Amino acid sequence: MIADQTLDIERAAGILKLLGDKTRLSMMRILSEHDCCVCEFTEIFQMSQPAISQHLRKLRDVGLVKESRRGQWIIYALNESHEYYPFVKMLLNTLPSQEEKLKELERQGKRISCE
Amino acid sequence: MIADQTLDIERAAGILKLLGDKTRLSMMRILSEHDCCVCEFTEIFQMSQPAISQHLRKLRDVGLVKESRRGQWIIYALNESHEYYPFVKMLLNTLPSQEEKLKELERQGKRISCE
DNA sequence: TGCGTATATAAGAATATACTTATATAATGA
DNA sequence: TCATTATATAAGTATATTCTTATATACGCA
Repeated sequence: MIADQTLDIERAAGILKLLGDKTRLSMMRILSEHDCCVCEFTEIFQMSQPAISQHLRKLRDVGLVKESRRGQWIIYALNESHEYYPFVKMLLNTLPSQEEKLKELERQGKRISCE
Repeated sequence: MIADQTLDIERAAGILKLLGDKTRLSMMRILSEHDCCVCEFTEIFQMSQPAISQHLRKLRDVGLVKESRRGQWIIYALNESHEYYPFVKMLLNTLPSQEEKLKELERQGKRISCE
């Protein structure tokens, strides 16, 4: 049996709805370049920690990102084994690099996890 | 000056939010194969006419689709000159063909506009 | 053990979204 | 001209979304 290259419309819509928020979409683009922890996102987006955690939870609930603990920090990363990962990755690749935001954190000495 | 291939994250998020609804995403996929009028969509989705019109209005407001009148009917089509059309088209191409839905309409003698 | 830091979760409020019903507009055809 | 059909728009409602604030949990370290 040959796998269908196409995606279920309803599930694809669910993914796109999640990505259709500028904070989450930026998070995903950042994660497509580097793993990150929650406190870095709060710095980058200048948003409250609960707000950031709640966005990450939504992404995690559908399996688009995964988490792992490193000491006090929870490191988030794209889940490359998600069924729709190739689709999501292709999509993220059309967006501008967010490297500058991470570089800025480094200059401020606020970079934690990602190397 | 060479055009940047990447998209503004905020605008991209706006597009993805619109596509992140299964009705609108299906509509866009259908339009990527054939132009369609409102009454065909109401048949396909078994939704009220105002509900369909309101979805189409959102897509039109950001310029993803365009309309033209043919007699009583308003024909909707993808707007191929939209700045993000290549992005949207690529995305729609990953979704399964909706040809069957239109064929079914034809069998029922409810196909109007599209050839 | 107790404190500080990082994170998650819960509850509540403001706003956005997607329908509904009612009505308006435009074209067709008798 | 009038009735019918196709479509758009407005107003209202139910639900979803995205914050906020308050609190709980987990780890590291003195």
